[in-house]
Amino acid sequence: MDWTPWGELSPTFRLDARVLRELLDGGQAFRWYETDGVWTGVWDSWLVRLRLNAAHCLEWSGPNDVGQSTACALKDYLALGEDWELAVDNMPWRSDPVLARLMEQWRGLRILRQPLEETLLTFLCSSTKQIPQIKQICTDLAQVFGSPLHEGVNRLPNWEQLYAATEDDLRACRLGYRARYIKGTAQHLAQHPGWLDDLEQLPYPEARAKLMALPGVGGKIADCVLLFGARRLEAFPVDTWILKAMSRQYALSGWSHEQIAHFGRVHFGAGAGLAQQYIFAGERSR
DNA sequence: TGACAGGGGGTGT
DNA sequence: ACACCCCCTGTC
Repeated sequence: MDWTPWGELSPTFRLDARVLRELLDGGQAFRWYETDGVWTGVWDSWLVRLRLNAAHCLEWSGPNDVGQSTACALKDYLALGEDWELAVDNMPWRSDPVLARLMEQWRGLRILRQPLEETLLTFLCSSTKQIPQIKQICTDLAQVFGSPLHEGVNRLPNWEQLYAATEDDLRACRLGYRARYIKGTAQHLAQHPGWLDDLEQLPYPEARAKLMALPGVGGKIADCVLLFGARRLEAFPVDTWILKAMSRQYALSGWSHEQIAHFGRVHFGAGAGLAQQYIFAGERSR
């Protein structure tokens, strides 16, 4: 594989290695792997390498044959154009010392802008799975059903390709009972072309309910898809980590997932999903 | 070393 | 509340 020379991505986006790991491999995306400080990742039709330089800025390198276009795609993926300082400042850190401390500890953490259909797929694979297992499933799915990208690297299959797969072939990718959900969702999407198109325009409750109509998508996965795949920062996914963290830090023991999700959206407001990412990072590193 | 519980970042009934 | 399916882990 021929790679472009390393180039600096943005002089203003600084973060340390610990935050970079959390950003790329902390449960938002599942196709990033690190070797000797170099992260290699795939999303959509993009393949890229990332590393941190001495000034804590990101450097990138992509396949030579697509030239500089990788940098544009990467800036969008990492949401460099978004005003994160404003989003972060709008969170209620002034009255919430728990949040204020986490924001200090995970400076630079943000929400990736991932393709919607891919995000739906990866989070459909995620239930009762840990990150390494989800990554393995994604690798399998790409290898078996996805289209080739660059020498031995495939992109994730689209829903048409998944629809063409048999449930048994899906099961062979370690999906277990999730294979049925993926097959069902693929069927639904095949029967309703453009079904996901209005998702980003829909008010949050409607968008969430719409996703939950898909087999295998409950409240948590719907929120992950909206937050990571549809740029809906008000979505507040509640998994067992968030449940544990919120119960302890906000004295909400005994509250249900849905109750905590509602609390999160009310307490943290428009940037609830971003707050969730900080709480998640903090809980995971305990 | 091999077998065998136990359990997991969730959803559906 | 419990099954669902697979994989990983810890234990004997």
